[in-house]
Amino acid sequence: MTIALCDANNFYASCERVFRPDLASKPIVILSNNDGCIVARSAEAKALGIGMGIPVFKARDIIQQHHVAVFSSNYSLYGAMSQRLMSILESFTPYVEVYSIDEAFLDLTNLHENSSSSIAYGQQIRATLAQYCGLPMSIGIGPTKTLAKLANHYAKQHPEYKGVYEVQPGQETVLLKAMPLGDVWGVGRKLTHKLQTMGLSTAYDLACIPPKMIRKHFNVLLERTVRELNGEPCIGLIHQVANKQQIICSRSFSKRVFSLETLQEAISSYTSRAAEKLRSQRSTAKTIMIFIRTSPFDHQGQYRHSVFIPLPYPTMDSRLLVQSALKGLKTIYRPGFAYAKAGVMLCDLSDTCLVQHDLFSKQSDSTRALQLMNTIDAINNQFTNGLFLASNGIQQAWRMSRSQLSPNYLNNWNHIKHVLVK
DNA sequence: TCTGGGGTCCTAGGACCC
DNA sequence: TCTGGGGTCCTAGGACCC
Repeated sequence: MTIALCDANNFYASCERVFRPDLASKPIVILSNNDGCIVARSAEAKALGIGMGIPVFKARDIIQQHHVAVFSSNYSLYGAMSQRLMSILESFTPYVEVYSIDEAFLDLTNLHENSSSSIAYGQQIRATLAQYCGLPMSIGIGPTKTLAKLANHYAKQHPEYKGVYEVQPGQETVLLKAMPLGDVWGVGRKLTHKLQTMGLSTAYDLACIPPKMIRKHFNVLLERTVRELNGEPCIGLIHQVANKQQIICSRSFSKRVFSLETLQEAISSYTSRAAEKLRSQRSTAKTIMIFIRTSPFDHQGQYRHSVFIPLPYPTMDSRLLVQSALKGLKTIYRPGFAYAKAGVMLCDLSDTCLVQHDLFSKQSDSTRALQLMNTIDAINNQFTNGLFLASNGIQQAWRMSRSQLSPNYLNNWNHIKHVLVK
């Protein structure tokens, strides 16, 4: 097998830069929702020592001193850029697994035969993406997904490979010895620590442990990782995008929330949003979970609670979902706390066509509900916030803030509006 | 002053069955 | 009074990923 992992460099920062050529080679950071933490940095920002995931106020001085460009995260822009990126990758091979917003695995087995080598093919992919998307990419190639991932890391660390690095089968040792444990896909913080206490430090050390021993002392996941590091494919490419098994919508508030009424607005909005996602994959939910919590950083009283609410029957109807969610909220709400965050999770999802109807419910009710919901979704696809339930509230003072938001250059109407206003 | 959001998979342990 | 062996299903929690 020949697997390539294509990964955009500093994806969010690169997306912003595509539309702001004046920021070429300038430091850029992207903030999380609510402008809280730094979630992406351009190479220049990394070089200034700005850490990943730190709260933005801790980097305030560096940002001001070095005139770092700061953006709120603009997910509709990044999503649109991601779609373009993926469709270009799909023009190279039908065997693409979209792994995240900026990453995809490509199965190049047999495909690069026309090209002189995998590396040349990778360079071709890279040049095409740069030309049509303006995005810098790194590509790692290897006999397994785990090795392709590691090769990608290596390509990023070593500019001399010009963005494409391949591990030849049987030649893994050089790469493995150069990579620390924690850089291995599937080895997170906890595992790294545990393995280090056993005296391991590089990917090579891990690869040398017999898989059966790993299975005995850890689990099947790490066993697969070890086998993959040794060139034995254990994790296949996933071609078809499966429906989600759970759908979450949760947000921190822009300021602390105290009243039940405000929490009701938030829960109602989040449930509506989750229900939209549910319908877009044509599923129904049988259970809804809601949670509310204070901030762990506050010194006042702490409170966090959640509740699962079984629904009378599987549904995609926002009205029923919101009704149930609000009922659940009343059971867990306690006055006197400064709430920082709330969220909703839809669980026990199944396909709409497989729904087992209640013996006493009328089929026509659910058909009418589906039609109503589809109509609302169609309108909202054209007009953001076109139609919504009154329980979502109008002012929504609690809604997250995104003060440094760039325009959505790829959404025509919003962009035109932006230009007109200017 | 200010600290993100959305997912998947596996395992252990309990309840229950024959 | 004593009580075996094998299995499934569900859930909570932990670890990982981006």
